[in-house]
Amino acid sequence: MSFSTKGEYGVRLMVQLGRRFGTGPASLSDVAADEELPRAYLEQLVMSLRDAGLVASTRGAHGGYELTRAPADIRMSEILRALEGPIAPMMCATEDPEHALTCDRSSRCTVNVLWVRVRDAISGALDSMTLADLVPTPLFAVDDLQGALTSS
Amino acid sequence: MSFSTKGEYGVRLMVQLGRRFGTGPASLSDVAADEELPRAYLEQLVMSLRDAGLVASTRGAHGGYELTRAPADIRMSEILRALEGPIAPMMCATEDPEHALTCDRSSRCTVNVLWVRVRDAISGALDSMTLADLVPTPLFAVDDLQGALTSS
DNA sequence: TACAATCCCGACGAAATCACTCGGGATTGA
DNA sequence: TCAATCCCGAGTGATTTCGTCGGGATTGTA
Repeated sequence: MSFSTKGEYGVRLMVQLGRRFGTGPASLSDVAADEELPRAYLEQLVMSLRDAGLVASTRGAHGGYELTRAPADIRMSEILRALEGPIAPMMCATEDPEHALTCDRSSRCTVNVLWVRVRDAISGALDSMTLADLVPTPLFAVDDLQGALTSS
Repeated sequence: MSFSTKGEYGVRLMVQLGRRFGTGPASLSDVAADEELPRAYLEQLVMSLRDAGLVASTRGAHGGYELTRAPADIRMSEILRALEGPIAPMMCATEDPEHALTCDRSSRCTVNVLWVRVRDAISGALDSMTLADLVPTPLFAVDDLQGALTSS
């Protein structure tokens, strides 16, 4: 019962893009170096994130990837669904209505409710957090501090 | 992000034992037949359940397995932990303090909190259900109905 | 125009894991 | 004695994971 490295690496990639949000595209090489992850593998993962519309790419020299939305507007559930597919602790309890594989035992199956509850618990937890919750606040973000003080 | 068949089959096995609770040991062959699962594979799973103290075995002819506690006293979290090991959506967020692998990045790792939240969501969902919630109530359980009526 | 940096993409492969099977031993009731 | 059962370790084919590799397309810069 665990997420794969796709989920882990992909989230870390997104956190890096979150830190760089607003500063133009960041190259995969930079991100990979910062996170000490294999660049070639990140390439695969970032495709899914791009296809899901979470990041935008710029080709050519000085190109790279950047978030399409502010970190606070990106739920962790979106990220993990893009990376790992629909949340489903069991095939018979997938979020994806299309692939809702109705097992032949469904009529007398009493176990389904368990997996559905687990699924909802997971997606609830992921829905309740945004990328901003994971992006470390820079130590000397005076503007941010000011904003936080005046708003509180 | 999914449980393996160990979890699925093991839970179904436990539900079967739940139905038979109080009627003496049930053989694995019977359970396997009822659930249409490979008996030899169930043998492996039931070992974990036995080692966790959730079922007791009786050897020899007319032997088999039975629950050591009433279904209502067995949390689904116990069952799944016995079958699948400690709940940990990521190695760095395992319940098991022993294997709490402190990754070398832990100091600057901001992602850990996400996995911990997911883990707690899962174990909360599993804690909130007991085996009794999954054992189908027999159609003509007059005694149970009576009990339900008088208690409400 | 060359060139380097970057994204894009498909194919390949080693290693791990999964989902079992197999064979046989030990224990017990009839 | 015999059949039914639990006990247990070893083996195995298929699948998935976790990458690597090679090369193409696109773009800024000298």
